[in-house]
Amino acid sequence: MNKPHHSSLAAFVDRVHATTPLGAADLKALLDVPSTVGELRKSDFIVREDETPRFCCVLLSGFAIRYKASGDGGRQIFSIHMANDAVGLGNSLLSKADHNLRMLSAGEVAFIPVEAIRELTLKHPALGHALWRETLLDAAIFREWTLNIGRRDARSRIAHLLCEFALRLETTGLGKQVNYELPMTQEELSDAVALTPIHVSRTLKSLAEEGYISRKIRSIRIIDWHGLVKVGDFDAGYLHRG
Amino acid sequence: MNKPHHSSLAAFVDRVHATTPLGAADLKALLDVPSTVGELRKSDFIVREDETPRFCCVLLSGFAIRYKASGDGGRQIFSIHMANDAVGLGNSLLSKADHNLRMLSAGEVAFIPVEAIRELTLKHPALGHALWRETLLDAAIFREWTLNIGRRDARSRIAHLLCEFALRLETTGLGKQVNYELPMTQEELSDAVALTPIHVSRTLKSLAEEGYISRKIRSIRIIDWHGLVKVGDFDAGYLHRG
DNA sequence: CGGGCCGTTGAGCGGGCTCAAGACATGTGG
DNA sequence: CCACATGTCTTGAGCCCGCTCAACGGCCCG
Repeated sequence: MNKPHHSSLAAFVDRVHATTPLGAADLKALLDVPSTVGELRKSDFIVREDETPRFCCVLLSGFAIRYKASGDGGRQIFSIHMANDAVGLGNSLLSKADHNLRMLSAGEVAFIPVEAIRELTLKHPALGHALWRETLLDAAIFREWTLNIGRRDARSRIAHLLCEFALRLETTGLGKQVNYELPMTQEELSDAVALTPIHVSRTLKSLAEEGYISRKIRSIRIIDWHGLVKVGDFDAGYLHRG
Repeated sequence: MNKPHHSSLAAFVDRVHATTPLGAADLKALLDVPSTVGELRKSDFIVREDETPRFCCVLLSGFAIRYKASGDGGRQIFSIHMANDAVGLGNSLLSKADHNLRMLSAGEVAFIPVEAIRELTLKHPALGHALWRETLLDAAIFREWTLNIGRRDARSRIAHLLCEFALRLETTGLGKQVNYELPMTQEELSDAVALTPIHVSRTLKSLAEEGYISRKIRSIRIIDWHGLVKVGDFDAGYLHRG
C-alpha cells in the first residue's frame, strides 16, 4: 500500500459505466477518487470479520473470496472475485464486517477510504446509484450461488460453478470461455460448493470421464459446453451481462 | 392497490431513520413518496422472476418470501420478510427480476414506483445512501442464511432459523422472542433450510423431545433459548441490530 | 533427497432422501 | 350437524449420496 495511483481505476470505471451509464462529471469524480494501490499476497486478508472496515476495494488483478466460518470450523465461500470487481462495498458501509474478504491468489488491490465513498455518493447521487446497482448485481449472483448450494446435487453444483466462472472470466477478458485456469485448490472449491474436497475430486473426475471437461492440474478445458450447461442447470440470465 | 396512502410508511421510515440517521427534509421526502397500498392474499406474487419490476414495495403487514426455482423443480427460499421490510429494492433497480417475491400470508403492501425511488435517491443522496445500507443489511442476513444451508446439519439449520425468526419478530414488535407463530408450512420451511419436509418434521420433533422447544401446530415456544442458540450455532451479530 | 501441499483412491458408514401410508386439521356444501 | 375433500403433519422402512477415515502418489521447492 504505497503511492497514490490515479489511472488504476480506469478499467473499473469503464465497467461501471457500461452497466450504468454516467455523465462526464460523475465519471471523472469516480476516476479521481483517492486511492492507494497495494500488492497483496496469496491468503492475505483484505477485511476480517468483526473488524471495522476502513477501506472499500477494487480488485485490480488476482482473485479474492468472501467467506464466513461456522462454529464447528466449517467454511462457506460466498463469492469469488476477479479483476475490476468492487469488493467490500457491502462490508464497508456497515460499521462492522460480517464476513471475511481474502486474497485467493497474489494480486493488486486499490484501497478507497470509506469516507471517500460516502462523500462521493453524497456529492454525486448518480454515482451512488451506480455503485448501489453494482452491489445489487453482486447480490443476484449470490442468490444463484445459494440456490446452487441448497438445491442441486454435487455434479450440478460443480458444473454450474465451472460455467459461471467461464463466463465471468471471459467478460472480464481474463480467459477464453472454454479454457481457463481455476485459481483455487479443490479444498477451496469444496468450501464454495459446500461439499467435501474428496467428493469434489471424484466429481471432477467423473465430469471428465463423461466427456464434459478435461483438466490438467487446475487448468480446465470445457469440451462439451452445452452438455455442461445442462448438467449444471445453468442459465446465464442471473449474471445480468449486457 | 387503490387509494394513495401517506401515513402508511411511517413505521418503515422510523426504522430506516433508526439504522441510518437522516435529516428532516430527507425524512419528509421518504414519507411523502408516492405509493399505493394493496391488500394481497396468501401466495400472491409481488414480483415474478423475469418480469420487469415496476414497483418496489414495503411490507406493511403479513409475511413474504423471496425464492428461486431450479431446473428440476426444487425451490430455494432466500429470505422471509415481515412488516416494515423493504422488499424488492434489490430487484427493482435491475431491469429484470432474477427471483420471485411472493406473499407467505395475506397482508398489506405499499407499492412505490421504481421511478419514484430513482428520483428520490437522485434528489436526496443521503436517502439513497440509507436505502443502499438497507439492502446491505439484507445481504448480511442472507450470507448467514447461506452459511446455514451450506455448512450446518439439519438440527442446526432449523434451530438457527428458529432463533433468527424469534429475534427479528421481536425487533419488529410482532411477537415475544420465546413464543411466536411460524407463518409457514413445514414444506415452506424445508425450502428455506434446504431439507425435505419429512426431515423437517422429524427434526422439529426431536428438538421438542430434547426440550429445546414445544409447539402446537405452527405455534413455537422456545423453552431453552440458550440451548437452542448453541444447537443452532447462532450469533446475533449478523442481524446488525442496534 | 526430504518435507509440505495437493490430489486421488478405497472402504465403510450414516444423515437425509424416497416412497408410501396413515392421522389430523381445516373448510365446504348438503 | 355430518360427509367429504383437501391440505398438512407424522411415522415407518429402506436406500443412496456424500461424508469420514486412511493411505498413497505426484508435484514443487528448499
